[in-house]
Amino acid sequence: MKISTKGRYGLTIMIELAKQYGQGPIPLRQIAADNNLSEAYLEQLVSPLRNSGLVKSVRGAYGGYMLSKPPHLISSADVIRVLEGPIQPVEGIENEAPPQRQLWMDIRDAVKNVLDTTSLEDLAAYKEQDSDDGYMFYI
Amino acid sequence: MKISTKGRYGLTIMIELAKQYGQGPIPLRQIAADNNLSEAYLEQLVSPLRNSGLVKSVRGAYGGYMLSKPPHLISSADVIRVLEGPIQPVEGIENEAPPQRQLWMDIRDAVKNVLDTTSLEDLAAYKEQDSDDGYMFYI
DNA sequence: CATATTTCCTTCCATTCTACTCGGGAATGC
DNA sequence: GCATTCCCGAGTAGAATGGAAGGAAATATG
Repeated sequence: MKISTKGRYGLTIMIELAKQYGQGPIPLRQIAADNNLSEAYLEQLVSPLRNSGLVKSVRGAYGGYMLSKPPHLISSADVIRVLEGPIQPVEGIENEAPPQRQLWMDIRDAVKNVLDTTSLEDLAAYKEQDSDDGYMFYI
Repeated sequence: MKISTKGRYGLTIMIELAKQYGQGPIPLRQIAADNNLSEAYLEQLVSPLRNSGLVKSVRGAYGGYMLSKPPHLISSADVIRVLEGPIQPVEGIENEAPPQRQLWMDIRDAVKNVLDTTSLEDLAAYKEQDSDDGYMFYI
């Protein structure tokens, strides 16, 4: 029940591009350095993002990547789907027995709802606020 | 973002035990046969369920496994947690940048909510009902 | 007591996935 | 021309997945 570094780092890339939306192409080198990640690895992640049309690229010196549309029009679900595949807690959900099938579909819908309603704009503009469970990481 | 066969088959075991709750110990052989699963593999899954106290075992002929408490007192979250570890979409959520951290916590809470509110009794007594999205497995 | 059944426990194994690294080619700005 | 940057494919160590196998210990039944 995990999202791998593909989805995590990929989202990090997209948030960085959202923060600098409208400022021309951003090189991966900068994103990698700012977030202390491997540039070569990020290259592999940005490739499907470009193929899916979420980002555009400019080659050569002073090139880089940029979002292909405004941050409020890209949801975190869009990003996760490209990098992690369809949002679903189990493979072959249609082969599961009805009780389990319903459970997996409920989970899928709950996750989908969160991801669908969180845009890159939300993530880029995020300001921390008071919360009771800020310290509760394991449940 | 997947639940592995550990959690899936483990839940299947628990649902079978819930269906036959109060009827004495149920051998794994029967559960494996009924669900067309490998008995040797189920053995490995039921072991942590026993260690965690969710099921009790009776050895020897006419032995088997049974729930240690009524099905309505065991949630699917209890089962998944034992077999898949803590319910969380990413490892080390506390090290994530605040925007992502909030997103992962929202997903975690959404999943937790579904799993917490679905008991083994619910799953064992499940009757299919009309639903609009019964055919929508990929989203 | 003998035997069949069933849990219990450890070890092993093939395959796949993860999280990268590496090398080189092709654009592009200066 | 040269540095920069995207683009693309291959390779790789380690972990996880999904089991199989073997044998020991407990128990009901005859």
